[in-house]
Amino acid sequence: MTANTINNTISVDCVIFGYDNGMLNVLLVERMLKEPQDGQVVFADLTLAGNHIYEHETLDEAAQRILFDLTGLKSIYLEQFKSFANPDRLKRPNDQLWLRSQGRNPDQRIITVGYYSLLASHDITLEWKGRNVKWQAIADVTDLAFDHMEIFHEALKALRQKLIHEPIGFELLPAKFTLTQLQQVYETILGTTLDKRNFRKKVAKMKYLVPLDEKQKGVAHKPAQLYTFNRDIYEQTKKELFDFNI
Amino acid sequence: MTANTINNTISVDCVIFGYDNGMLNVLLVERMLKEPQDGQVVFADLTLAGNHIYEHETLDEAAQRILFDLTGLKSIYLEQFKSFANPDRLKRPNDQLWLRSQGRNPDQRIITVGYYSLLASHDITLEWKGRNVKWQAIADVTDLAFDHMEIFHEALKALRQKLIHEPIGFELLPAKFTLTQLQQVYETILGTTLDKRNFRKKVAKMKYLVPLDEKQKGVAHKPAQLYTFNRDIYEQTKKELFDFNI
DNA sequence: GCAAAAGTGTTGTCTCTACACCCATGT
DNA sequence: ACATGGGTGTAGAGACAACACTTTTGC
Repeated sequence: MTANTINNTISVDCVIFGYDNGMLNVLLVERMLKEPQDGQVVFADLTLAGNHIYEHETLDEAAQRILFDLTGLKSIYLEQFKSFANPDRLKRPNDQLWLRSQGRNPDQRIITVGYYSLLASHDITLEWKGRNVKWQAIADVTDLAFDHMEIFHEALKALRQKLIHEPIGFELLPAKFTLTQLQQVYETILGTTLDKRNFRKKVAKMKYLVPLDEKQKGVAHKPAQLYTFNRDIYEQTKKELFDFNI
Repeated sequence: MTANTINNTISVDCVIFGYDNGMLNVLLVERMLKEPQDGQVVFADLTLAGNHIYEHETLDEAAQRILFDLTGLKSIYLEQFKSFANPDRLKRPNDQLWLRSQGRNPDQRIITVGYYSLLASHDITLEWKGRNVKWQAIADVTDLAFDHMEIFHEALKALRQKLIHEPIGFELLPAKFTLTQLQQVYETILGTTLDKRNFRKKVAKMKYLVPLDEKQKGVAHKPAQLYTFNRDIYEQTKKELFDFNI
């Protein structure tokens, strides 16, 4: 086991969420199997961004590496949410063909650790390990490879849960944003509509949301105040909750 | 790979919480290494209840199996909360000795999937795979083997988080319980004290907490009304929350 | 009758919801 | 001037925190 040995039983899959103009998207990677002789396409479909881990890596490091390869960004928001290891998770015919074509043992049981991640920016390389990469609206995510639909659904559930209890909406927005943009993030992810005045009263209590000396420019209406998220203030003022509300 | 093949890279560790009279306890398993010749004790310490999975098992099934082996109970409350795979998680000297003594490869990287579980009853076999098993108050849990301290701390964090947001306190109590017992569960786990009248007003809104035609008996004070938790009502009336409170 | 825990209401404060109009800018 | 989204306040309802005494049982 030397430094760059690949561990072939543990992988990490990243459900990378991006937000754009009222749409919540996920980053998907094309998987295309071609006949070795004539290059004819056997099938083409989509997967999450995932990879095996290296023997020297922690799980978090492996997830960060995958994100860095895709985005060129370090330190983006990342949460481990669940692991998946059903014995039949790689057993569908296309998945078996794919594994064989990659020189991998299709009978090897692989556990995958699911992470989700939030990206403020859509500036990503649209290629990864020679494969095409694209954003897809979450409503249009169907028929992913392997057990990636299940992983995706669990990630979305975990994201919604987290969004309700912790201020992570900012991660999906640029560094400077308006309160309306923030409200749209919440509305989009939670699938609700919120009252503008009540929403503003609520966020007014969040001291880590700081108004800048700057307004929107070039819009054909009253320019909005810009805000930013101050992580230091957040870390200092966050507290434990007690509600057991259900 | 036949039916009962063991997978030697994936394991499951269960942090089993039990509640008894104002104390939150965890079930720990003794690990004792003896010299093969003279039987002298090399070291003795404690671990969580964990085991490798079988190739045909899902992770949930493996966790249920471990719980069943320890308790004889099926369908007890169980949550997967996090996976652990640090490259050095089994590298401490005692852990290496132990793995070798068990005929296992101490360099094999093993990922473990953490589950926590809540037990109403303390009726458990106090033996498991020939090893002693005991309850230990959570305040006294120190120096567990492997990375089990980390797993334990993460489990406790996940349990507290869950307790605040979902009604799982009942799982730690017998089928029939008093409101004071329930309040004590919350106070113990969360490390707070709660006002009796306010607590009762709060739980009065929970329709799935149903009063029985039965009172405490044989107590040297006014006998308390007994309640039970009705899962059907809970499932029907639970709703999604929206607070994003922090 | 006494010890021990059960059970019960009110008040003030805070938070939530519902709701409609004027403002600043670009064209 | 008009279209567009930005920005603001109030009233009523419900939730929350703080607080003390009476009741029922076993001994």
